[in-house]
Amino acid sequence: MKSNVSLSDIANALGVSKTLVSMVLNNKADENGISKKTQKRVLKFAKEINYKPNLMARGLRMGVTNTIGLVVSDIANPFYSKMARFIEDKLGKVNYHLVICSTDEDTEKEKKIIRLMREKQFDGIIVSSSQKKSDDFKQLLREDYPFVLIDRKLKGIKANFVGIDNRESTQHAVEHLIKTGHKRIAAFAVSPAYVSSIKERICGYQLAIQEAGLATSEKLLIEIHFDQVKQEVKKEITKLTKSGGPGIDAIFAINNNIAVACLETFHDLNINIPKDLAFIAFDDIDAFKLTTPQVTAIDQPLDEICTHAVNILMQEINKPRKAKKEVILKPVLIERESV
Amino acid sequence: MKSNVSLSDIANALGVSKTLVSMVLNNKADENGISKKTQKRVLKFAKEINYKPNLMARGLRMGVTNTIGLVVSDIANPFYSKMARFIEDKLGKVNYHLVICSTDEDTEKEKKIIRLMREKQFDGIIVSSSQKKSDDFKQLLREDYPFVLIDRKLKGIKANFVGIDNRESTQHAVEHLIKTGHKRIAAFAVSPAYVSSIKERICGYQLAIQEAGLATSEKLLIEIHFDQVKQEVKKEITKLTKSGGPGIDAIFAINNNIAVACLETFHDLNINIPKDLAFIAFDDIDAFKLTTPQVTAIDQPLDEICTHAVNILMQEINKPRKAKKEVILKPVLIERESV
DNA sequence: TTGAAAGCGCTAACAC
DNA sequence: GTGTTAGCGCTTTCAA
Repeated sequence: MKSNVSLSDIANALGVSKTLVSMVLNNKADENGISKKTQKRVLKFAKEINYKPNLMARGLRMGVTNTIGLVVSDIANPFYSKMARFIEDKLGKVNYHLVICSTDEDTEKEKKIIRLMREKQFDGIIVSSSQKKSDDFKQLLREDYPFVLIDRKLKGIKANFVGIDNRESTQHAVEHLIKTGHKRIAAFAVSPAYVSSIKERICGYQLAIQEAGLATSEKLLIEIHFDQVKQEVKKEITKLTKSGGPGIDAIFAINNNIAVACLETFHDLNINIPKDLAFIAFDDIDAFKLTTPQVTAIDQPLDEICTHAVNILMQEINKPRKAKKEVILKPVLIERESV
Repeated sequence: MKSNVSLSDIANALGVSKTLVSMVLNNKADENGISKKTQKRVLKFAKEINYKPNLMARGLRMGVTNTIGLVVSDIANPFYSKMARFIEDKLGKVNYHLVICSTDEDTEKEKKIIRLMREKQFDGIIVSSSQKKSDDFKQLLREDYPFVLIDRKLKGIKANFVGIDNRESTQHAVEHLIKTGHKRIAAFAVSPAYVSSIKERICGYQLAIQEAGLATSEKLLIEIHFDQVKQEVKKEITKLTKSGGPGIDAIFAINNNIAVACLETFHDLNINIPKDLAFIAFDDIDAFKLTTPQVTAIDQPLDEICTHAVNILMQEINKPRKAKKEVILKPVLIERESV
């Protein structure tokens, strides 16, 4: 790669100082009383030789990179890619770049990624964490490093967080199932089940069942392993629906991955929704409007979540405050045809 | 943010030089004959005070950022978010970060993004360009700046490119429609229609029609505006299918956005696929396995595309060569139930 | 075995 | 109006 022209190239060629050139190029010429003539000369020459400031050098000098990191489990998941897009847009407006990294729910990988982002001097990070313990983030807190947790809360730490009320919205969805006459409702959860969002949703499911006085059964709460969603879901649904099995009349899918696997299985097994089984999914994705029947789902306010996350992060970057913010938004149940 | 410990902090505290510390921390101690004892001392202390190298400073010094840019029209589009994931993974293995930016097909925005990536000293970029002209990329070529074009080819420029044979695969898909007895096949294209992938697909559609000796009609080739896909698709399908209208027996959707809009419209208008209309989509997305019927679609080898793109880019970065590479892959038609 | 010094490209404090 | 100098944190000769 051809080496670029630098400030001093311009300064030397024009017989002025780097300082002057820097001022002109950063629109600080007037306030420093640089003559219009000199300004013109500099500007013209800079354009001629196609000068591009080295933002890394500026960053080193000023201690900023104008880069934010986003850490999620999988950017190919539409839930996160939509978020990424919202965040990218909001950050773009304040001239920040976004680096996205996927962790595959691997806590070690996540730790490594965050360490790297710190070392690269990212100005802040937004993370949907898979960590079991909050130690790493406590360390960030101690270092006054700006970050905000989204989607998944961490225990035992007072940090910025933006997310939704998972328990209540799940409870509401399952109650909807109960109100429409369903009594044997299976829930498909996912590992790692220790992450707050999943845990809260499971809790919401159990609460709804209990409060309705329905029979609870461990057989109806199934945990699917993150790695092999498709196979396991199919196996479990087969087990649940075969004659002589536990017998169910509805399924609640804990996230969009699980829901997609359920829908594929319904197709494979010729299960008719909502006749054979009612179905509700957490997370609304485009595909749910395309299926027959369309899927009733809980829709998270992604745009709002991202707006809050970015705003909080920017505040944190500009004037760090000790007090941390926690924003809990309410998702809505979109009733379609699967119940 | 608390200022971090630097090399000289360690050096001062230990009464050694920055050079030595740098060597130890970069595993160059042995080849420079630093005593094991000193090495231990440095390592231990660095860990104690939680030293993190400032990669921006290192980058400035060494002229690299270990960052690659990915420029696409919309990262929320599953086609691109899947690509992003593949690229992220491949880059991660060689210790590079990925910055993703969406252009919304806005040529000016794209120019700005690329300029910024250059200024931030990204080591290279991968771009699916919306440009009409190749001037900006010619400039990059002149500067020996490493980049590879994906998905969309640019005219009049000899640059690295990785993509698929859009014309042939479209032709093949439309022939499939013809072979299965369809005679009045509408194609839904999208603006900007000047991008190579779209242009080639339109060409493939027209070729297939002509070679089969079918009647061509301008009314059957519809261009949907990028901004308002949903409304326009619905309007056009309504027009096309109403009694007294042109009458069609199949639809070819030129990308996944258009296809999704078509499917929603089929649902709204109660159009039965494949009884009323056969349907094929370009780009295979997860949702196409969830619909009833499942959608026959052209599947691009995303993983392969990304592997090539990253490999070429890495070669370019490590030892720039004048000769540029062009890789054209073949997608496959996945026959499902919509034809 | 180790260290001093230069310099990557930029900005900011302080002269003149 | 303009220039000098210092320094961000790091690596890399070259010298001792």
